[in-house]
Amino acid sequence: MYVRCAACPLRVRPAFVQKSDEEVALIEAWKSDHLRLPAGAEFIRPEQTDAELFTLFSGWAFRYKELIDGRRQILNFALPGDLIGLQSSMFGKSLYGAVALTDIELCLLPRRKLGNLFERYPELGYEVTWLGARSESLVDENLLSAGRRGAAERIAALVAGLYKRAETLGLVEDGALELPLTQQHIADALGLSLVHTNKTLARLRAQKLFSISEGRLVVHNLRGVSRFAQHFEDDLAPRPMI
Amino acid sequence: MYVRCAACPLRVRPAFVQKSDEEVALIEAWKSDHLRLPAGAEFIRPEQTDAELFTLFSGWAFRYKELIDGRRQILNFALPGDLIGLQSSMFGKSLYGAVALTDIELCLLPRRKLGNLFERYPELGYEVTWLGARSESLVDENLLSAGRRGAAERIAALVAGLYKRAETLGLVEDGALELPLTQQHIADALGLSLVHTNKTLARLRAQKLFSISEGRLVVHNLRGVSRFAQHFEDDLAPRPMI
DNA sequence: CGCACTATTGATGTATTTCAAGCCAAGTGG
DNA sequence: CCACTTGGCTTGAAATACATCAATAGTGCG
Repeated sequence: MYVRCAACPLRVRPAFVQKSDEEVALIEAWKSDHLRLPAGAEFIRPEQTDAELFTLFSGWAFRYKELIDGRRQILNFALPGDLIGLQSSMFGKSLYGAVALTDIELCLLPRRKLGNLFERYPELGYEVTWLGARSESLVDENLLSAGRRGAAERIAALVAGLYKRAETLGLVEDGALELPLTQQHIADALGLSLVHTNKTLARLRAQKLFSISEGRLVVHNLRGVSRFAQHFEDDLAPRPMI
Repeated sequence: MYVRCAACPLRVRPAFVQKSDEEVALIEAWKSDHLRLPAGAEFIRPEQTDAELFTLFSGWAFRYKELIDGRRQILNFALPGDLIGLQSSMFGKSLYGAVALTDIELCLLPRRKLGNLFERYPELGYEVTWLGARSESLVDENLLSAGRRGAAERIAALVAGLYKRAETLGLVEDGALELPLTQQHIADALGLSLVHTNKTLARLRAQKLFSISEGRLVVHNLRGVSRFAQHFEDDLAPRPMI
């Protein structure tokens, strides 16, 4: 069940910069494995010294940090095409963990080849940097939420952001998408308690801008959600995929 | 008053990877200007399409985002040696603003040469990526604070983080350093109100772990601060400087 | 059946915001 | 030199958003 980059069904989507056969071959040479992990699997652990670099091929995942007393903060969610583990690869020690939300497939990009890659294929190095910068932009936005938005606005901003990203990837059908998040995940991503998240979700559901239930997100009025959340950033696309 | 990289007093500090004359010459070729800006100057504006890439040479600065109704979130503080503007340079549009906290000096690294740089000097490209990853790690930590730490813990975590960074740079003398932040900046960085920040600072001052007053931060007990804040990350050093 | 996980709801407590006011030092224009 | 403003810091009181505690219910699963 190995997926060859030359036959990758993901990279041909319009969300991504289309690459020449030559470039794809370079990436394929870098890719050393194609992993399948079950939901819940932690593929980067905090403090891990040999964490690898991955491209999420299918499914959802998240990065998180936690305090020693157990409080957990989800830093950002990753969707197919996202690069995970760049910090960990470069620093030689991971400052965060990464966990699969669904069953996932990962393309393994051995970090020991990362330096070499920059040497040999600078264009790819540039794209790695681009993806790293994009990852930071997601965290920036989440920090704005946690720091300055109220609970309902935070949830709306999360919905708007995820919806826009899913749409770019073609995961939206009839204004709806699979959302493999429990309310606990939402709470952990937004810096809220589980109970307050639940109550705020109920209130938002009553407003009919969107609703989350049974693992699905239905957005009835994206404009309304965006306005309420003051979330106006479009997803960055087309973007490189490695 | 142009500062040549070959004579750069900053890069020779132990915080930074020491470079060969050849490498320094490459950076010097990239650097196109040396700017001096007064405190308060905004050198990257949100939405700006032609923002440049900078290395902060002297002084302090910060990146921020804001909501249209005026609520502002400081994303991270930048100290000498930090790279600012990588996202903006790569995306062709800035998703944040950057402002000088003190009078500052900036090394201007023209972004139009960035792609070329990766081609010609992959080692430098790698270091740019490294610095981008480090920048994300700072935001990650701030998100953990805003999402999961209480007000006093947030302030302590900010103090611990800034102190450790300043120490790495040799800015600490007798446990104290110049801290050019108003309480409003601290509030904006931590997602707190000004009033609550002020009261929490007073309470922390009474605990004598550290104190902030008259533009100086004095840390009496770094261990105690770190333990209270549950902040255990050391500053990443030595690190590249470009 | 019992267990684990998720969603839900009410009651209560607390952290934080907002409002309002005053103080001090530094700068500015008369 | 004074009146006046401005920015930063401080404090008390009231309001509110959010957290915590506690209990229930549905679902899938061994």
